[in-house]
Order: sequence, then structure tokens, then C-alpha cells
Amino acid sequence: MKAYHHGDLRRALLDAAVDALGEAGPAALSLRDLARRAGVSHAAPAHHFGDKAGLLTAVAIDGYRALALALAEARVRTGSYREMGVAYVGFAVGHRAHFEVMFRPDLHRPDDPELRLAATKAGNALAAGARDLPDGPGPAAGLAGWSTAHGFATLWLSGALPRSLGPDPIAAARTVLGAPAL
Amino acid sequence: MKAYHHGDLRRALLDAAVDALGEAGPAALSLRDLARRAGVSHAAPAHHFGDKAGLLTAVAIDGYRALALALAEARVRTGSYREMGVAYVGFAVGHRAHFEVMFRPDLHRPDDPELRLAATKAGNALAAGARDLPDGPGPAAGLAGWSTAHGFATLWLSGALPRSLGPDPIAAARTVLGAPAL
DNA sequence: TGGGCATCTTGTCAATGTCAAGTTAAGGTG
DNA sequence: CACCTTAACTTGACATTGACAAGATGCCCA
Repeated sequence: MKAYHHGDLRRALLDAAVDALGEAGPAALSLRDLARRAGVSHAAPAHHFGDKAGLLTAVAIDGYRALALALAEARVRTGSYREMGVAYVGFAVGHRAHFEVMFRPDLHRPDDPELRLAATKAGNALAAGARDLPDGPGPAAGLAGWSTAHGFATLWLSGALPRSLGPDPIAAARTVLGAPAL
Repeated sequence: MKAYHHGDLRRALLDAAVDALGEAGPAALSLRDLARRAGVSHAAPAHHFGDKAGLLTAVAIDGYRALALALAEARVRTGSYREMGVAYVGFAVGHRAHFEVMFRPDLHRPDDPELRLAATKAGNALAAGARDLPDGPGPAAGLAGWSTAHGFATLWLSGALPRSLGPDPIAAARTVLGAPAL
């Protein structure tokens, strides 16, 4: 056994947090439960993250980095802003735990520098795709696309969308994101 | 003093909940704090709502009813689905506490019958507006509009949108919702 | 080899959600 | 008007949690 010095307790706690968030949502997350899952004492998480908000800030940072990668990948793969929106939905559904923490400022530290940087980079990845749009419309079109993808993702996750869309969020997103504007 | 029998403790607790949610978000909501605000004992809320999820379910029900009213009002006033989207954003910003609970199934009881009914009615109000759209596109257009309005509202509330949109969410929403589709 | 320091533990405290049991008053029935 | 059923609220308790303080452990480097 390793007793003291876990090896990479920080990573283990983050992984446990993602698991726990996926099982019961952010409201039910407990630092002590994460410690139990990682096999350490109840106060160990505080050493690495300070407090609960610190841990969730780290989760959000991981999330923004993964989102930026997913968006950039979709852009080089398809060259389509709409498909970047589909990828955005795919990230939200596939990394629900991260996604739910990222856009909830009351759960983390919104002004953490590292968080701000990661969020900005993800925003830049999106904005780069928006510039590929068939030119003409102003910068509002990029925000409209972001809003649509983000709204579809959160509505899907909250279970508010009608079942007629079918079970596959990616296919449903491709349908809805292709619909004409308001 | 009224000692026992508050008069309308249920309503007082719901009002206190909306205040508290507006001040610190759902994560910091405490039933005991609500009881203190209403001047009753710490276990009084449980009698009216069962538990925390029950109270938040009641908040969500109030929210869906108010949203349905706001959407119907916007429809008769403007006849425009786009302006219903603007009203949707206005509701989210003006009733942030309700809005944040409504779309968070882990905070309330998603299968509560009264909740389902209220949510369905609000959905019908939106769907009615979608039928006014310049025909041609399928039913996906209604969902796209909903997604855009919902996404803009949640992004605005989370502070993720760029400051270049200005301080007025209604004006910003009118700009973004009018942008062309993806 | 030995000291410094990050890492983790143990112990504790106030606060919270929830349950059980008791207390008070309001409203209907005789 | 007396009675009593029942809803509304209180009191008390318990396990759990986040956070803090102080101590224990072992790795790394001088």
C-alpha cells in the first residue's frame, strides 16, 4: 500500500468527482465522499483544492480545455460552424459532469485566472469557426449559433425536449441546428 | 404575534426562497435559513413541502406558470415568435431564481404531476407561437428558436457572453435572435 | 545524514436535512 | 357551548457535511 503519498491524488479526486457528478449531479457532491472513493482521509481534498469551489474550478478548467479541443477538431474535420455546434452538443452530452459545472458560476470561482484562460481559449475556438460563416451577417450570427447549440445541449440534458426527437442527441442536434433562424 | 398559524406560511417560505436564491444561488439555499426569514422554527418548511426538493418543485411550478403567461402575453402583443424568444430571455433575467430551478431536474422532482402540467402548458404556449412562423420549414424551426432563446438566457445568466453586447439583456437578445441561422 | 517541506491524517466545530414526538389552535359536530 | 379530530407548527435529536487546526509521515536535496 501507499499509505501516505497517494501518487496522484489530485487526479484521482478529479476523476472521482466526475464519476460522482455523473451519478447524482452537482447538488449531491460531497468532498468526503470523494475522499472515500479515493481511499484517503476526509480532509485530504482540502489540501489539493482548498475547498469545494476550488475542486469544481479544477473540474471546469478540465472541461474548457476538452471543449476547446473538441471544437478545434470539429473545425478542421468539417470546416462547418454548424458541425461545430453539433460537436458542442456532443461534448455536453458526453462530458455532462464537466459541462454542468462549467456554466454554473455559483459552484466554482469564476475569476480564477486559469479558469478564465481556459474559457477564453474555448471561446476563441468557437469564434474562429464563426468567421468561416458565409459572410454578410454581423458578429451576432456567431453568438446566435453558440446560443442555439448551448440551449439545445442544456435543454437536452435537463430532459425538457420532446421525445419525438429520438434517442440520439447528435442526430437531433444536426436536425435542429440546421433549421432556419427566427 | 401570531405564534402558531402563520397565516400563509407556504407563500412566505416560497417568497423567502426566491429572495435567497437570488442572493446566493441554489447551491447555498438552506431550509433553516428560509425558516429564520419567515420567523418560524427550523422544521416548519418540512410540513408544507416535505423536503428541499419539494420546496424547489413548488418554486419551479410557480416559474412555469409565470413563463406561460409571459409567453402568451408576448404572442398576443406582437404576434412574433422572435419576440416571444425575447420575452423568454426577459423572463429568465427577470425571474432568475425561478428559471434556474426550473431546468435543473436534480434540484426538484421532475415527475411531479403538477410540475409536469405547468411545464407542458408553458411548452404549449411556445409551440403555439412557433406555428405562426412563416411556413415552410418543419417543426425543427420551433425547437431551434427555443434553443436559441434558452441558450442565450443561460449564457447571459452565467456571465459567459462578451461584454460587447452591452448591459441590457433585452436589447442584446433582440439583436442575437434576429441573426441568420447556422 | 539530517533538516525542510509537501502530503496526508486525526480531531473538532458549527451548520444542515430529515425524522420522531409533542404542543397548539381552528373548525366542524353533537 | 363542549368536544374532538386534525392541520399547523415546535422541540429535540441524529447523521452528514464543509472547514479549520494541529499533528504525523516520508520524500528530496543540501
